[in-house]
Amino acid sequence: MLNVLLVEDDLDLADTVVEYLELEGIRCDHGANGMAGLQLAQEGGYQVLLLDLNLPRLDGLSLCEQLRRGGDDTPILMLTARDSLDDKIAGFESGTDDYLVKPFALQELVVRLKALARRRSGQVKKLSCADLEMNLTDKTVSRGGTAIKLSPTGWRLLEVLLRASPEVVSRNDLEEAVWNGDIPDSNSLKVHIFHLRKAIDAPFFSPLLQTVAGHGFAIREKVI
Amino acid sequence: MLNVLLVEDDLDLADTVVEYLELEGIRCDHGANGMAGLQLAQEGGYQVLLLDLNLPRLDGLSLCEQLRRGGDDTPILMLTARDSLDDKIAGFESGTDDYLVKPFALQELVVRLKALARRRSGQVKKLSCADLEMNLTDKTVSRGGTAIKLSPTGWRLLEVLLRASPEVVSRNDLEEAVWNGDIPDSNSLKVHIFHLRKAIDAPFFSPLLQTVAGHGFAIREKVI
DNA sequence: TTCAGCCGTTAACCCGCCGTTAACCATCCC
DNA sequence: GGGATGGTTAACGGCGGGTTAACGGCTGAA
Repeated sequence: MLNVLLVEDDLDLADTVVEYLELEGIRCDHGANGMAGLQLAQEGGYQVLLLDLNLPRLDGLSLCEQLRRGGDDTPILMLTARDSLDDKIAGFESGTDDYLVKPFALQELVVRLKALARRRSGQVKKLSCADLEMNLTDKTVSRGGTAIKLSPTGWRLLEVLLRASPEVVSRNDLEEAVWNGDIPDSNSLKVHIFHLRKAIDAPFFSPLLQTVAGHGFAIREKVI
Repeated sequence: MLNVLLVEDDLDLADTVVEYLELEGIRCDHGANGMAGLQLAQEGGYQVLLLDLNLPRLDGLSLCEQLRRGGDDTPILMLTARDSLDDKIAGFESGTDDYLVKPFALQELVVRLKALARRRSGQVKKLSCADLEMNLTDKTVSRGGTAIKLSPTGWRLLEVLLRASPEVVSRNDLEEAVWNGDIPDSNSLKVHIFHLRKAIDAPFFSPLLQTVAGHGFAIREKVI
């Protein structure tokens, strides 16, 4: 059951939205101004926040920024009457995940809202599989707490595999992705796979980098 | 590795987009008009299509409709200069999955595009018959929960049979499909059928891989 | 500028699995 | 009995995938 918070001072609009969402099976709480919204949002439990850009007492952007500073990464959909690109960019910088310009179709709101809920936290800053973690912001890799050193190519290889995880990536797709179409004409890939294995698997118990014969490679916990 | 198609007649914009997407690790082909776009899209292999609404020779909406009529359900993100609600709704009816109004932030494009790709890849493609399951995305086969290991040829054979299930596939069709017309001149097929039986049937109660004398083979539950 | 160390590419080699092949076996029907 | 159809088995050669080592270029520090 989807559970969202709408912060909106136009009570007519708010009522309409709440009603429509309930019809769609989405629970929707409502805060009528920025301060109330902040309080509700901080109590947590919402999968998505719908914020009006122009709010009394604390506007949508500031509310968004404040939440993000507090470490809250709940997806935020901003509702706005303005349509300028500037607003959009300012929104992205404040940590907004999506936009909807008033007047909007309720149908469209639901679609975007569900997409956000599904996507969860928006831009991923970390990739992981089991106890293996790749931190994209500070460029570190670790497994079970111990740091792992990778060469640039090893890093790219692991990144592609982790983004696809637990799906299999074909040799060809791997090469395309790692070398950007400028693929060396040799067995470079298998050598790098070998080195990557030595780095992330050899020192540990369970191997994560699997060979799927005839298909490619995958990073995932053993499927028994 | 994300692989998308951009259909856009404004070459400057197209260049900018393609370049930006490549930076984000997204492969992006480009078609400059509707007909070219249709052709490229039909060749397939794209996870998302980015269509301009106003295109020479075949506009975005018609292109979208045509693809949907042909059974193609690749997610489509429509790029449009117009911003009226009517257009959006017309778009949703033609089978569009998301919208972006020009001018847009490239950053925003990437976010929406990834959301679409993820929504799609969330649907796991599976083939099955009774308790036998073939997972096409993570390339695994299992029966009643226990994993089954197949050789590449065994995999192709099973895939062909499952796609046809419960119909019978002739030996000739099987050979054509498995070896792509380059059929070995021996009894290879029956040996592979034998191995496949040992893998998917032998350890279990009811045999699924049946011989239909004089006609070929079929995967199905026993018809008595 | 030079040197050292790292990294990526390449080639060579090894191993085990997989596919092909042929030969043999079982069953059915003429 | 013999041919036709389908199942089983084993041998062997090749290839995919793994491992190793050498070489050469780049980079950063002295």
